[in-house]
Amino acid sequence: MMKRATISDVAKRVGVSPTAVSFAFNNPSQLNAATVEQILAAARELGYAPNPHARALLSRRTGVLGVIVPQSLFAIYANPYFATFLQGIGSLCDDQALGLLTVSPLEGSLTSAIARAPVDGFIIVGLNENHDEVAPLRKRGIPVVIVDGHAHTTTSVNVDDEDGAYAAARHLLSHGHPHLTILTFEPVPLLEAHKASVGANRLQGYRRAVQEAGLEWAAQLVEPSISGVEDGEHCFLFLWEQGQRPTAVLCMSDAVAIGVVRAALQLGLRVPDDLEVIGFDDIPAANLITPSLSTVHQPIFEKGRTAAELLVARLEGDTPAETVVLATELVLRGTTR
Amino acid sequence: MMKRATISDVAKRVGVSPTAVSFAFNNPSQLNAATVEQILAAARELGYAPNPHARALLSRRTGVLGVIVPQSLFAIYANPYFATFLQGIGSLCDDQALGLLTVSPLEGSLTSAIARAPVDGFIIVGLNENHDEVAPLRKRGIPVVIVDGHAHTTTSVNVDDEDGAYAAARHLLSHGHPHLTILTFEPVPLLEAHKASVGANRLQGYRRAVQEAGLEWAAQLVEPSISGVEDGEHCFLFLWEQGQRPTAVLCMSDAVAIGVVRAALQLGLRVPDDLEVIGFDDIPAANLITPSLSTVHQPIFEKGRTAAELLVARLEGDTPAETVVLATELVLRGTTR
DNA sequence: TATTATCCCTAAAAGGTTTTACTAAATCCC
DNA sequence: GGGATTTAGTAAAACCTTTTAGGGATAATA
Repeated sequence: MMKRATISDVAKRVGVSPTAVSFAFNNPSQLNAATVEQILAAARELGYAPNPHARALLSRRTGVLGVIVPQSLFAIYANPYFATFLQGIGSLCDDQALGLLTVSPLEGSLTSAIARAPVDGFIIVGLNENHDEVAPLRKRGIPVVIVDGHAHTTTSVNVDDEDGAYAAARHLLSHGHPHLTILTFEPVPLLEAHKASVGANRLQGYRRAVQEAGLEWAAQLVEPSISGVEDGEHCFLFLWEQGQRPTAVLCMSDAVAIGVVRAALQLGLRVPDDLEVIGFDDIPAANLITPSLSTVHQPIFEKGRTAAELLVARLEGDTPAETVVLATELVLRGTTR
Repeated sequence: MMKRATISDVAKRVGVSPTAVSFAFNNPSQLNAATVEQILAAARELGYAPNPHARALLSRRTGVLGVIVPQSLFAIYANPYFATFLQGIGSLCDDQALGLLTVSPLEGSLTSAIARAPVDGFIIVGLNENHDEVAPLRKRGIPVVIVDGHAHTTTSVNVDDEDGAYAAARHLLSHGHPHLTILTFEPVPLLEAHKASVGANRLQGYRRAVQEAGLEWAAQLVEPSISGVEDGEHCFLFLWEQGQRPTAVLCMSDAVAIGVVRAALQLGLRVPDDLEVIGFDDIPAANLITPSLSTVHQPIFEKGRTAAELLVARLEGDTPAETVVLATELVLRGTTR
């Protein structure tokens, strides 16, 4: 394998100093136009381009934004939520000519994933600022924006999860259901332990609506699901087998909700007449299925775009930490009456 | 902004040489266990982690795979085809603990995007090996795998587009349609100019089937669309307004096909009784809409995974160039009789 | 006791660029 | 024609790490 040409190779070829070559690329006005042309020609001929690592070492800039989600890349790219989120980040990267690096913390620790990534700053999704592995980041000078997680010394972008959940639950309760079935990300005690997580906030919203309606927030109202269409499907079928006959289901994600609808149709239920379902997120597929899914809309694209904007701002100047909370909105479609 | 701690800071703190600190991180067996512990403690305290740029400069390894598609990041992440493709690449990155960098060549040239990206190798989608901007890459030592493009000195991964298109056209023709309407990516002459592009190959497949059936390959059989659901929808509505009454439509992408189906239903046509439609790619949404979309399945995930595997192989050893062609398969669902 | 091996650690080079400070020559101005 | 300015280019430091070769103890062996 031929060794890659360096700046000195080009310099030698033309008979100038490496400095001149550097100037030809970055600051041509410092040089005679003819010399610049000569240097560029030689560079082309040798297939030379400045080594990005050397450049980054010096300039502390790579032109890359890092995104960290505590999931495998496989899972991230399979998830329509992240597709839209990354689209938001991507749109800003387009504007600013930045690259977008996704790195998974799973193989090996988060810390090592972060340490190795050649990026200018990180967008961290779903972890709180004080997370054991996030905190060290800030000790080094790396700018961080937290998304879907709690922070008060760092910039964060969140969505009003509690409010959205509250609206959804309230709406279903107004239809007079004797009780609600709530499908969560994880078992409720675990969820409540993760203080201020997305799941905990949504649960809190549901709860508030239930209690306001004068109903009892009993444990049996809630069933843990996980995520993914299949999980939702299996979960509902399981409940049915157990003899439960839900009339209203709240899901913490659209994927799960879509699974529930699918299972219900499979069982011969009419949606929304026999069963009402409300999801969360409003992913594109929510509007593609029949009946179309009622859900809590959150501005996923804007969330990504905003996070990227704030990160870039931090990169450029030393902007103060900001706390952004975007609104959610209940969108009623075909799975509610 | 506090300056980031360097290896010397840690060394000074503990009273050892920088070498010792490096060993503590990369080769602890060279050091007394107690010393290692001391160094690691000091590093933690100072928030030190090795500078990835310096490390990359020396080791020529960043642990990042680059993906280049001649589209904006916005467009890439909006495209379900790429979602699945990136999932394939991502699954390998998970296994190998690599990062995945998407970089858009649009703002500024492809060349500069490539030059700046801190990656170990590139997967380049939709460009031929001899493309003006791809060729220089190979002059420098950077490993490249071409996907959906022609190559003979570099490793490439393709799909049998012509064969898939042929099968789709043949199937529709067997139903006795007087003629087919073909929606292409771009105007046909342009498409044919791009020798050996995905579009050209698919067109050639359609053409072969038409000619084999003894029909005339007339220009009016073909209508340029672009991509995206809306494009397909508008295109079909436009044809209808023009007085055309297609009975069978072949689309070069599922998105366009979904748009066509949507437009047809809107016009009161029965699908597949009044109109048959076959798409291309078999994206997940193809199976979500009603009626479900008949399409040419291509192994998108495997294509990504395979490209990544081959790239990693090139990175490790100097493996010879390979040419992989994956099979396509006609999948008949609800939009064909 | 002399030699060899082992252990723990260090000095220095290498990796490829950008940037600052500076020089030498040419041009300008009155 | 002498000082000031501009032009065109260079030398050397800085960026931060890893790796190679080796040094000085101490322990093991003959």
